Amino acid sequence: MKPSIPQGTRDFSPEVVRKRQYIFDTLRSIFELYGFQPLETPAMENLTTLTGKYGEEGDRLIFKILNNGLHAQNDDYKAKMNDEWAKVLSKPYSSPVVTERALRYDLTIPFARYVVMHHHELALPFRRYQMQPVWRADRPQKGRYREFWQCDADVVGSTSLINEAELLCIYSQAFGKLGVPVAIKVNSRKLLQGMSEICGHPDLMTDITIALDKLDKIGWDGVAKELTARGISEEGIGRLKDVIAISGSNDEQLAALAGIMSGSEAGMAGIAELQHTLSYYSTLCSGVNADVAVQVDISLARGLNYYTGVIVEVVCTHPDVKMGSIGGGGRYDDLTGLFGLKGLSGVGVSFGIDRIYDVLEELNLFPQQVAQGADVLILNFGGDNERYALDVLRRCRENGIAAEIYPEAVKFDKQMKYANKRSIKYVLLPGDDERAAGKISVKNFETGKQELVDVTAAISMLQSG
RNA sequence: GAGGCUGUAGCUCAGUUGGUUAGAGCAUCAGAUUGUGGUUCUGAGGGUCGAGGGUUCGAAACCCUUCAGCCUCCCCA
Repeated sequence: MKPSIPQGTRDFSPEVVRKRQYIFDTLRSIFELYGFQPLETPAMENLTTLTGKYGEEGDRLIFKILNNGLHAQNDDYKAKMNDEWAKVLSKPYSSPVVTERALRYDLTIPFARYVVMHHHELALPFRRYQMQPVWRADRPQKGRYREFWQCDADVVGSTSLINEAELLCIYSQAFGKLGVPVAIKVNSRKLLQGMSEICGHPDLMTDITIALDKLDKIGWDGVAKELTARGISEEGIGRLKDVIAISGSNDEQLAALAGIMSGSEAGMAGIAELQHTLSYYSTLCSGVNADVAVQVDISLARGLNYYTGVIVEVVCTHPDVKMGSIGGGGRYDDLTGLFGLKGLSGVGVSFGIDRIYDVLEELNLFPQQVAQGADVLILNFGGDNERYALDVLRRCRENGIAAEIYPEAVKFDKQMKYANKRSIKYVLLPGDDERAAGKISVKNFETGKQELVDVTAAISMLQSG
């Protein structure tokens, strides 16, 4: 049998795991710095927790888990099962008899579920970060997997725009630390609502935003075509075009928008919340990473319909990198209302770490030492020398030196080749002569130089690098 | 959900209008080299040509079916 792994999943080899760990560690340190607390939730949730939260397309993409105990049942049960399968294949795409559980689809809904279940013991506002894999039965493509990791930071139980500003600050600091040149684009869902009002279709905000979101990809002509297809009037499209044409600094854009939006309550509220957010941000973030640009972008839409306030998206601005967004988020009023706890507002951001990895790789931004493992290999000469080698090995580890021994006393060049392949920095040779003298030969594998020294001296040498 | 491309050694791929026993590089193992790695050189092992059916004197190649993977659109991270 030929070994394989499921479509859209990946093995992570040692070097890759180390590099990914570097990203996780960087993000974690920043989340902690901003007072966020770690949270983990199960890989599987009850199916009813997830269905209906991501739209009809989303329901289709949820990985369902077959109930246990499907075998060893009587004939009546089997007949019933046959009927229930039909439900799985048609619209709700599920039946509790066949599937009651499903794999986590994102981190936000499980977080909302957690908050509702634990709100009596939580100190609100609750700030949490979460870095775990999620699963989608999507069709894999480049940079798109069926199992991928999300890193989210959310605040629930506060409507202050300070939270928005802090999350923007986390973005700029995180990408600053990773060395990725980015633009942070912000918009407000309320502003989008205002736009749909002034073009005469307040009920078609979703259609307008979906079309508008493609501005980068298909240009204004393409967007106009799609708007027409979605039932927007000629006049409405004309007004939208005027809005889109607004340019300049954030202040200039918002001022110009205020002129156009004066008739829309929602629009004016959106402008105000962006102004306040940016103002908090400039205070919080000045000096931290001031050169990361936060830009108001009126065409920014973002798919998920549960966003209600400020929305944000991060893109890499390096000219050589062609990559979609590497992070995004926004405010969602009443997310926990879905689970019966009304009136809790949340705001959060997400890091697309698989894509961030690709960007770091492409721009060669991983620090050199990240991918390396053990520094020292002790060769095995067998017999009494093996004991001597183990003794040296123990002393290395006691002194904090990452070391390993070649466990077989095989031919010399084989052990050397192993060291070479593993990119080991130092090889220790505990042979007859060394043991007799109570010393050890230390070979630097980068320079090829070798010297015979006392074990103690060798250890302090290795400790200093 | 719609469309396109590709399946040949562990990996990356050649393989001519259909024609003897299907090749190369890398990797592996052995040797040159029993205390010195990266570079060489020599040799060896390794294949149901994705699967099933069809056309043909003859199929890795052509046709059909099917499975798998990759990519684009949709949507998303």
